[in-house]
Order: sequence, then structure tokens, then C-alpha cells
Amino acid sequence: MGTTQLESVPEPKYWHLKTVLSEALDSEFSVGEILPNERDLAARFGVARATLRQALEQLELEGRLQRRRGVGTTVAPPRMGVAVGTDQDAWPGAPGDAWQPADCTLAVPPAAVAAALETGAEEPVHIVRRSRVSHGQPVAAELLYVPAASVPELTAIDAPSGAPRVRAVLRELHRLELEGQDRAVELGSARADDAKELDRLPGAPVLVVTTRFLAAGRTAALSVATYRADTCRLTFGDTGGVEIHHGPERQAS
Amino acid sequence: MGTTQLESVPEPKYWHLKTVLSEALDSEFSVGEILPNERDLAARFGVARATLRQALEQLELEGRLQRRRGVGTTVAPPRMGVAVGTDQDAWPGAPGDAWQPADCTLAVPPAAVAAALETGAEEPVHIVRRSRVSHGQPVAAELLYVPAASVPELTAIDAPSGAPRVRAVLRELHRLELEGQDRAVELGSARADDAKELDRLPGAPVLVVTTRFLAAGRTAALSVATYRADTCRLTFGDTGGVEIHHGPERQAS
DNA sequence: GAGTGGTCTAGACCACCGC
DNA sequence: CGGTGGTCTAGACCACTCT
Repeated sequence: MGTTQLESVPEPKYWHLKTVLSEALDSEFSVGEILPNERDLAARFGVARATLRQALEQLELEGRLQRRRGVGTTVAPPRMGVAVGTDQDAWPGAPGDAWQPADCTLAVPPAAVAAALETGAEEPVHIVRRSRVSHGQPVAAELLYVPAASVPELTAIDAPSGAPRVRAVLRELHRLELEGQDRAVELGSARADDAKELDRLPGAPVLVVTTRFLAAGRTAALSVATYRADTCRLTFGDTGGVEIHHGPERQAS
Repeated sequence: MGTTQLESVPEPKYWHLKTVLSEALDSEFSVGEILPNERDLAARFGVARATLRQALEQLELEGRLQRRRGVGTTVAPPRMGVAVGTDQDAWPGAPGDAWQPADCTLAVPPAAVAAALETGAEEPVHIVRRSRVSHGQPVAAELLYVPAASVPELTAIDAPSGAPRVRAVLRELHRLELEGQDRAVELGSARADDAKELDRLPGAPVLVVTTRFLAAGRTAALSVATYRADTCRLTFGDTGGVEIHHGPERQAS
């Protein structure tokens, strides 16, 4: 990665810098390799550290880099494909899904969620927390809102707490027959609790997948799942999802 | 989910600022209203402009604000739902889809695209440009790669150029019977040309939807569509997509 | 303790928009 | 032209991780 001239600016410095770095990543670095630190890089390119950081932020957003405080900046592997809306991620509680139960509480949901569930604004619902791991890394955190009406057999004292209680709720929920589902994907930023679970800093970019499960003519449950946008490529549909990446990426020894 | 709590660890200023601003947007501003300029806002909150901007950037990423150089910062309307993978966005060229033809060239695609298409690395393909408009705003720009093998009847001199040529390619393509499709969604940043088409600055966050169309046992076409991440919520599935937003948003007169 | 990325400051100039 | 957001600088200190 030789020192390069950035001259006579038709385009912003950080943009040009990003291009130069991107090409250097393809040709001179291996996956997992550690880059020089930000102060050195900035000096090498003759820019202020803030400008260099702007370029690094973009590359991290695109999944090319991974930065960790106290450690350094490393070359990220290609994004992993994560299946959404297939066997691994269908009617919650189905056997063989990719989600791990965390805990479950009974509380009043945010107003917008209550509206989507068609429950009363002050009516408490079961709030299930689950997490999803893929290739040994946490990729998503989920809040699953289940109205009491969807699990009528469940009494408050039925299950203790934590994972067993999650399983009890899902077991009851799964007695309903799934009739259909709506799904939406949008960009968001990680709340503090999700960030912690995803091993990222608060505000990190996430893909928010909102799914409404329909059964018995009603909204039986609502899932709000936040996926790490830097490491995940969400795949839909029949067979597995397309993989498009940039250039020759090598593996670190 | 109220988090008004004493902190054992200090919260970054920009994060706190974002929360304050977010609440102010819900309670004191209407959609379309113009915020005070960045210098005034920074002074009002007693922070440097760069810090204030960090908070605004997050809010823009979440679709709460819209900023335009030379104009100002305005309160954004709720994200619009954009259907993906339904009648409006299925087999390209199907009647009644939501895409408008732009132009078409014959060129060698990027190596990664050639690999997905299973064509030779140096083999030129038809590259169709289309754009998608919703609610009067441009929401997506697409590059559709069509191998020559998928449109065998098309000769080079068949159609002149521009939109008519796009239609000719799609008409030929549509003679194949669609057998299935793979789809993937990931976060990206807008390239210079896409940014221009989407009326954003280069590097703006986008949702990249990659779709592989399967017909005759092959990959008949590959679509790479970049959607504005700030204004769009991609909806999938049966009926229309869930709408979850933050709080009481009012309409500007 | 040394070294990393994360936050923050107080300035400056530039590119764009509307009047 | 004046006002807006966008870029850039050269510092400083903090939070974290590793050794």
C-alpha cells in the first residue's frame, strides 16, 4: 500500500481514500489481517485522522473492515448469508429453527407494536427474547411479541423464567396453525441492549426485519429481529441467495 | 422500554443528543418542518458542530431526518413501504411492474457478476439500467445483467438505443419461463452514478437487493437493485408488510 | 502501561441552493 | 449574495484490550 498522491479534488478526499484503500484490500491484504493503526495510516496518506476515519467507516459499513476498540482494524471476511423466512426462521417455535431462547417477560409493548398486534394500548403481552448465532458469531437479536390471546393455555405460574419459559410460550404458540406472514426489512441503528448482544457499539448499523405472523385470522405474533448489517447478507427465497463480492480475497494463514 | 437511568458508565454526548432530538421530533415538530441550522443547534446544546452532526447523521440513517446541502434539515415522513418480489417486481419485463427503462448497453460485467451468471469472464452481456419511482420519488436504481444466451433472438442492430432497446431486451427475456429466484439483501453505499439517480450524495446508505432469476435450468438474468435506505422499507411476502414507527408524527400544513 | 479505536473540540474553507 | 450542509484540520482526552 504505497503512499499515494491525492491531488486536485474533483471528489472528496475521504472518497478517493476509500477507493485507494478498497483496492489495497483486494490486492495486498488477506482476510483477518491487521491494518496499520489509524494515526499511522492518516500520516501515510497525508490527511487528518478524522478524514481517514471517514473512509474507514464507509468500508466498515460495506462489510470490508472490522474495527474493535483496543484491538485494531482487520480485514473482514465476505458477509455470511443468513436465511430469512425458511425452515430455519419460520413459525417461531418450529423444531429446527436457528434461534436460541434467552428470556421472556410479560409487559406492555411500545404503542406502535400494540397497534400492529391489534391489542389494547395498555394490554401486556409476552415479550420473548431470542438470539441467533451463525458460524459461531452472534448475528441477530429478536424481540418476539406474543399477545396473551395467542397462548390462552399459558398461565402466569406455568413456567419459571428464562429459557424454559420461552419454550413454554413457543410451545403454546405453535398450537396455532400459521396462515401467512408479512415481512419488512429496513435500516436501523442498534439500541444499547441489542448492541451488547451483537457485540457491537450502540448505534451500529443493523438490518431490522419485522415479521407479522398471521393465524386464526389475527396477528398471532410480531417479531422484530435486528441483524448485524456489517457481517450479514439476508437471503430469501427458494434456494440460497446470490453471492456477489468485490475482488480477489485471500485467506490469512 | 423507558431508559431514564443513572449511568455507571458515561453515555457519549452524541448518543444522548440523539435521544433528546428524537424525542423533540416526536413532540415538537411536524413532518416536513425545517430544523434550526447546525451551527445554531450545536450552540443551543453546548456542543461542537461535529458532535451535533454525529447525532443528526444517526437520525438521518434511521429515516427520521432529511438533510440537503444548501437547503437545510427537515423532518422526514415515515418510510414508504416498497414491495419486493411481488407482481410489481417479479420477472423483469412482466407487464405492470414498477420499473422504468433507462438504457441498455452490451459490455463485459464485473468478474463477480460473470461468476454468478456462469458466463465467461470476458463475455459481454446486456446491461439494462432501470429506475423505480414510488410516491413521486426515486427509490431505486437497478442494473440488470442479461447474458446473450437468454435473449438469443436479439440481434445487435435490433433496437436503436435507450428505453426502446431496454424494452426489446425485456420482451425477449420474457419469452423464457421463470422457474425460481434467489434473493439477497445487504447494506451498501451508493456508487457515484446510483447516488445521482437517487438524488443523494455518493456514499449514502443503500439497501442492495440482488436477485438471480432462474429459467431453463440456468441463471437467466441477475438484478442488482440499490434502494435508498433512508426513505425505504422493503416489504416481502403475502399481503403488504408491517409498519412500525416511533411515535406521534404529525403532518405539516 | 502501552497501544488501539471512540469521542470531542474550535476552528476553517468549500459546494450548493434560493433569493 | 447570504445561508445551508459537506469536508477537513490538528490537536486533546477517554474507554478499552492486551501483555
